[in-house]
Amino acid sequence: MNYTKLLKDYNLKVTPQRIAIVDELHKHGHMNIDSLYQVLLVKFPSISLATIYKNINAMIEKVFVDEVKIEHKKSVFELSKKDHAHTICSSCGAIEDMDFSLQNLMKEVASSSSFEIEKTSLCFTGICKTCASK
Amino acid sequence: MNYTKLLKDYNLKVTPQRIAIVDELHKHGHMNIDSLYQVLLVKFPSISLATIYKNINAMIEKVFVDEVKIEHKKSVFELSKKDHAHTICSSCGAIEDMDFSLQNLMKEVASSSSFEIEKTSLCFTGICKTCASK
DNA sequence: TATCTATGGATAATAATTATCCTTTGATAA
DNA sequence: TTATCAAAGGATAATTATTATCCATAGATA
Repeated sequence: MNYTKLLKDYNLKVTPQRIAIVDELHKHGHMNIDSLYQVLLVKFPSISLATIYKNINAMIEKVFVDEVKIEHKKSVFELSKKDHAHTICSSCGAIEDMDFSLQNLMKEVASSSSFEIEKTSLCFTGICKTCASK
Repeated sequence: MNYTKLLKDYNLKVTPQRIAIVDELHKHGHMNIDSLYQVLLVKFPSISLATIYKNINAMIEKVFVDEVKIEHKKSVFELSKKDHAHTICSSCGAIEDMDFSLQNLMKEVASSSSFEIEKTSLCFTGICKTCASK
């Protein structure tokens, strides 16, 4: 994936820090502020937490990063992607994407209610495969 | 509704403050910490914010109050109730319950995935009826 | 390559939540 | 009904999380 182009497309100046943020999000899928900070410190020993916050917020603003709010934990962030739900393991904390057609769900609601949906968020909390088999 | 019995059933000591918290949640449906604090100040001019936090957390622990996390806003709390989704108006901020059978959704997922669901959270963000007609 | 603006980093300020301490109040049983 | 004890309330400090400010620097553009 070409992160430079991605950033330019969204009118964000291309900086090494931003490329790294997008890169890490892409590699790890879901990260909170602290874990992002930890991995970025490796490449940029003097990076500031404020830089992480500022950039994540800018990317959310430009709608190519999404925040996933989680109970009892800090939010995680992910590159915006197609329609999907999240599973959160209450045992090990793992967060995964789950293919799920929210489109059907949204159509169903649209036809039976007067609420105009712009965005849907669906989260399942429970026990992941790995933890279940232990 | 008998709040005294409710509190006792959940092994929480019955205090006037707790009864009032449950009462307000029941009346308003969804409230954040600040709005709870404001209404409780009327009955208890010396109530402390810490009391609100402590009690809400205790009630969440006992699983008869649920937290609803909302983008760009403080969480709201509600008395635990049956299966439902939430609609959040991005224009006026109103939060409403929406009847929605999460059971079917959960069965569907259970049969097609290896994730053992304990809890589902479904939120629709968009424009409510009232705002749409303006 | 010069210029200009936005970004990064350091740090202070603010907001949100939790912990601590002591007094008071429910719950329980004599 | 009262004595006892643990738990709750209130005040406040401490902690955590997030945002704002300031200045030097690095991208983007012509």
